[in-house]
Amino acid sequence: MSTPPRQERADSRRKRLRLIEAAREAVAIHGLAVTAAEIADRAEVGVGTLYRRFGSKDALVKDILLDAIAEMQTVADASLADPDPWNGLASFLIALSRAQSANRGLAEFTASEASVFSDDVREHSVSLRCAIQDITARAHLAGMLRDDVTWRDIVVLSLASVSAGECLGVRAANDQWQRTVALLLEGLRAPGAQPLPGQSPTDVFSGLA
Amino acid sequence: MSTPPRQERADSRRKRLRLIEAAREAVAIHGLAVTAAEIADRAEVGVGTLYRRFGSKDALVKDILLDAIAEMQTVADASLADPDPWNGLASFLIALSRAQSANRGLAEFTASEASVFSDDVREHSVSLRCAIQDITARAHLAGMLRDDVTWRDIVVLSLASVSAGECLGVRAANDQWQRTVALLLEGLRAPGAQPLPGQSPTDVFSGLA
DNA sequence: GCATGAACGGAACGGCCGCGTCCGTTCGGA
DNA sequence: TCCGAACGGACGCGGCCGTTCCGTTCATGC
Repeated sequence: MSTPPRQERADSRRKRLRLIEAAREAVAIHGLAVTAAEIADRAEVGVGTLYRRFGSKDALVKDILLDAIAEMQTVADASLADPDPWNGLASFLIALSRAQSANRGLAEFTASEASVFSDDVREHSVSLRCAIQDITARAHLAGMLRDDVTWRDIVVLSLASVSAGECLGVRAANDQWQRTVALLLEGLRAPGAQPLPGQSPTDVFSGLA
Repeated sequence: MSTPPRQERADSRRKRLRLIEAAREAVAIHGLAVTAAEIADRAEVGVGTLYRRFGSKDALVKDILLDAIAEMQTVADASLADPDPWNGLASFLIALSRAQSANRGLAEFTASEASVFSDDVREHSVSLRCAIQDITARAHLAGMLRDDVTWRDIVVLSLASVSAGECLGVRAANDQWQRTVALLLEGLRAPGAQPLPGQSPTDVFSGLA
């Protein structure tokens, strides 16, 4: 009586994996608003196959995004485990900037209001946010980070670095983000002769808040 | 025989000015891709009026953009006239970041490839570019700016600051760009214990190159 | 006032693009 | 060899945008 779970056909499995990989690339390049056709073409598959396997384009893209967030979580945890608080912060800022430079979808997630995402995305981002808060707090406690910089600043600065690379032709400016991050880190570490202008807003929400 | 140039009707003139002002606001908020309807609504005018007066949406937007570029030229010239080379550079970077934060269209122009613009836009941008080169060169000569930073870096950093503000709700993060610029300036002035990673690309083009 | 035509507004048109479906075809597995 | 699961991509639909067109309004000059 138990319907034997009838295992996935071989070609079907291959195309499913190809679709996931294609979606990963497509989201990285075009952002969260990739078209279904772009993904299917890249996987050398008809759009029908995409919809049969994933229900909707958004479902597939969401899967990809969740993966990317989980990956950043791993990086954040590693930075938190760094014995040197400053190194932990710096390496995280660098890693986040690199990841967002390489993955436009991730950058868009970080830059968007949390409210536009579904519950499970928000869940993941909450725990990532906590890790970032911890990384920042630890650097503060160790006296290695200007007092007037908050964890939200760190997130914003990672986005700033990304835009640096994105605005120019991707090919030529692959490493522009590294230059921006390097300059920012010098500024972050300095004791801060001048306090930062403006107030670090506490009521601002981003994909990470 | 000379057709007397029949002066502009009063209401017509009023609506023309309203359209220009509305376009300025709309481009600042929505960027160079504003829709004709957005501009017309903002001016409380029918779209027909826009087309009768300006021929096409793009013509109007281009006018607005040229204005914005000319304004930056003025600022650049002023910075160049500052007796202190460092002050000149810093004030220009701040002003450019402020202008781009307040005007999305201007930021898009800076971030785009020059080739997508018409000849007269390119002409304006060439002379602005020269001024920026001068500002940077002067700071270099005075030994007040890290050697490994180029004028293109300056342009890119202004964009980085902008993204900082843009990614969060405009309202709440009005001054985020100021924080980013302040941190960057600290990094720029420092003698640079560590040389910047990557190479400053010389073959990169932006709206300003 | 009144006549005139310049100026107006916005509905309508055509083109484009993206999502998701549907059905004739292909092909893996038994 | 046969069956039905899986495929692909043309197609229908809806939404958006630039631009045009024409019936209406109204500023202007007499």
